[in-house]
Amino acid sequence: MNVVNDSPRRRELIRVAAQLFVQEGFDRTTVRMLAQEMGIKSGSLFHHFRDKQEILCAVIEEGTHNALAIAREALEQCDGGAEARLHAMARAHLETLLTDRNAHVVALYEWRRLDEPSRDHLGHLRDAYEQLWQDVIGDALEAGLIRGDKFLVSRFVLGALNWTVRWYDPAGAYSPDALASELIGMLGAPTATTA
Amino acid sequence: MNVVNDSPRRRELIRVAAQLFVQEGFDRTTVRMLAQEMGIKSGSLFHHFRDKQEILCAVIEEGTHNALAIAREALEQCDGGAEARLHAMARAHLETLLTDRNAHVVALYEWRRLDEPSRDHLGHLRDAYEQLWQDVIGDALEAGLIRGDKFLVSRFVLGALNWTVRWYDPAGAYSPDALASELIGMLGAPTATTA
DNA sequence: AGGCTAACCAAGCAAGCGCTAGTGTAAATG
DNA sequence: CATTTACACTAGCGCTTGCTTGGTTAGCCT
Repeated sequence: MNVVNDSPRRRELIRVAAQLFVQEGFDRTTVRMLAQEMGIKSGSLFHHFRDKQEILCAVIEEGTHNALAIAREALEQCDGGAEARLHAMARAHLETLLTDRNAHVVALYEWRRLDEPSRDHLGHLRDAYEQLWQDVIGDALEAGLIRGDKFLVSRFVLGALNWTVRWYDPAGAYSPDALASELIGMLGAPTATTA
Repeated sequence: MNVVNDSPRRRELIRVAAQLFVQEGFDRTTVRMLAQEMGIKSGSLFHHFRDKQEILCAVIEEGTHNALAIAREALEQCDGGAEARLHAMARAHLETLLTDRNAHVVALYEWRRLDEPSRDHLGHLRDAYEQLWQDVIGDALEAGLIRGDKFLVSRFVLGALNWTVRWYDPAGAYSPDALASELIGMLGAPTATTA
């Protein structure tokens, strides 16, 4: 019953769990299914995780943590232009959908299955991410690039982007970069050019 | 075991089920919970529905059916202007979120729990609804009201609207009408006035 | 060699699950 | 009056669930 909080093995198990949660949904994924896919027996699972809940929490935490890191990095590697920053954020968002797709799908669809403490903890991570968006969109509004209420626009844009997990095919016609441009072009920006 | 397909009683049970599915999620909602909330015993439930799956299907069907009806009505009561039609659709969408909120949340979050036949059947209903959107957005593009690829814009807009179930408070500052105007105003429409 | 620990396994418990079988009853129908 | 229909009940079957228990292995450190 000795639970380790960080190990390569654990990270691997989280990856497997994320995929299974996407395929079957959290509730329908049994600990026996998880164990089998991990190549161990169901009892051994509880050496790595306190309970099933903790696996869900770990999956979402990794995804959100990565999204936040990528977004921050994208903003730092960006010149000061409001439009470039907007584009960088949208592109970063679509790129994490590529690298951490499973985790993000789980975060979107299984959030309600988290218990109170986990939801609280992960909520702060998510808030930090959404704050980045609000800042960037606030700048874009001041620059006259787009128009509308800051909070409403943020929510509309995040909605449009989060919805992409339903239909976006990375192997399709649009790269994350191109899709980000399309989105910004739609937003009534006077000049929509890729950075 | 005689299942009736339409009755006032059944309609009421579906309403109760929708609320419970939103609160707890489909998998976590047991037939015993459903029965208790409906004021009957769990065995009696299967007089009205063949199995638990059928309840989920009925909830989503009613919601989607209503959304489609309201959207069609909104378009018919609308003069021919592309912008007016766009506004009418957005407003209709937000209004069904008010009247059938539970059903729509279930449709968005529990879709994957449907079995193949149900998913196929309801898929057609949903496609019909999305087709309405694509037509209206296609017209708006031709009228020069917005710009971009027809399918991409449709998906972005539907994403932004569907995301509203996460944050939209009907008792808040924005009426469906006002929120629809805000969305269209964001889309770079040259003149955004309410119909 | 001896001890420690991370990783695993076999076996199974208590609880809860969807669903069924069979029955009761009051109103509608012939 | 006899029958059917609609709706509800009681009781419980057969199965699965998350998780626990008690013990085994392999590798590492001293």
